[in-house]
Amino acid sequence: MVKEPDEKTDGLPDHVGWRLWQASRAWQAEFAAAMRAAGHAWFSEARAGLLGHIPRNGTRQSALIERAATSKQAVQQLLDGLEAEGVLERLPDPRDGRGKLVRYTRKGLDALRDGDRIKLQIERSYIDRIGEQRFAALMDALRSLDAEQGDASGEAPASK
Amino acid sequence: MVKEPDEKTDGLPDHVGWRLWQASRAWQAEFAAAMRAAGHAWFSEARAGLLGHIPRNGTRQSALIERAATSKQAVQQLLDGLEAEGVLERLPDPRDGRGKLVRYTRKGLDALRDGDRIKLQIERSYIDRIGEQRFAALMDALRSLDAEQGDASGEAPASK
DNA sequence: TCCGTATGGTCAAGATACTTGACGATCTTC
DNA sequence: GAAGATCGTCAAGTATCTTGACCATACGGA
Repeated sequence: MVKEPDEKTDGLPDHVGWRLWQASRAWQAEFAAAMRAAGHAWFSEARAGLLGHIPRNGTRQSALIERAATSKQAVQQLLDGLEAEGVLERLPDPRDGRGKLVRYTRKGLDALRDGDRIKLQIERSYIDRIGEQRFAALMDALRSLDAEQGDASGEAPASK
Repeated sequence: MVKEPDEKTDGLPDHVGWRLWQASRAWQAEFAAAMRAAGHAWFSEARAGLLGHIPRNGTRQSALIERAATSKQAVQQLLDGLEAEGVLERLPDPRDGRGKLVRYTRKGLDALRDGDRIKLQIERSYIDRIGEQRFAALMDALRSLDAEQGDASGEAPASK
C-alpha cells in the first residue's frame, strides 16, 4: 500500500491519526493566535486544554483531575499558573476541608466570552472551506467516536 | 448555542476544535501505548510527529524543517534524540557541503513496520465503533480541510 | 575572482509542560 | 478513636520547544 515515494509526492502519512493530529494542531494554532491577538497573552494550548474541563460555574479541583487525562500534579501546576495570571481563583470547599473549589474570575469569564466568539468564527471559516454537509459529517463522526469511546485509550494515569 | 450548564451534563465544550483535540489525543495515546508495548520504548508523541515527516527513503534535514511546523532547533533536538536511540542516522549531503541527509536505520524501519500494523488495527477498531460510512465521511472531511488549508493557520515559525 | 548575502546546521540558555515520589491534612469507616 | 483512603502540596527531574548567537558552505553578481 505504501507506494514508492518520489521526490514530489513524497510518502507522507494519510491515516486517521495523522489527519486528526494535523487538523487538531491547525485548529489550536489558529485559536491560540486569535486569543493572544485579542489580548489574552496568558493563553496557551496546555492551559486551554485544562480550561476546557472547567465549566462556567466552576468545579472542584479533584473533579477536574478526574476529567483531565493527566496527573494531579500537572493539573495543579497549570492551575497555579492560571491563578497567578488572575484567570482563576481557588477557594476552600465548604463541604470538604481537604478540597478546593476552582472558579473563574471576571478576567477568566471575559476570556471565555472571547473564546466563544473566536470559536464561532473559525467554525464558520471551516464550513466555508469544506461545505456545511461535510462539516456536519465531521462533527457527527467525532461525536460518535467520543461516545463510543470504549476504554483501550486515554484514561488518567492516576499517579499513585 | 452555548446552553446553560448544569451540575449534571456540565457545560463541557462541544465544538470542532475540542472534538478534534480530544480525538487526536485519544488516537495518539492509543498508538503510543501500542508502540511501546511492541518494544519501541523510545517512542513518544513528539518524535512520532517528526517521523511522520520523514519518508521511508529519507530526506534532507532542511526539507524536514520546512515541513514540520516548528523551529529548526526543535527539529534538530528531536533528531539528536532519535539518532542517539539508533532510530535514525545523519549523513553529510554529497550534493551540498552544508547539508545533512536523514535516514532510517534498520531499527527505525522495523518501528515503521510495526507502526503500520498498529495503525491499521486502530483504524479497524474505529470502523467497528462508528461504522464504515461515518469513518469514510470523517476521512473525507479531514482531507478536505487539509487540502483547503488556506493560510491563516500554522505555517512554520521560521526562526530568523 | 572576490565579496556580500542567503542557507544549513550547531551550540547554549531558558521557558513550559509534565512525571514521579514523598508528604501533611482531612474525611470515612468500622 | 484508629486504619485507610482521598485531596492537595512541595520538590526534583525530564522532555519539548523557544530565542539568540554563531560558523561553514553555497550562490549571485560586480
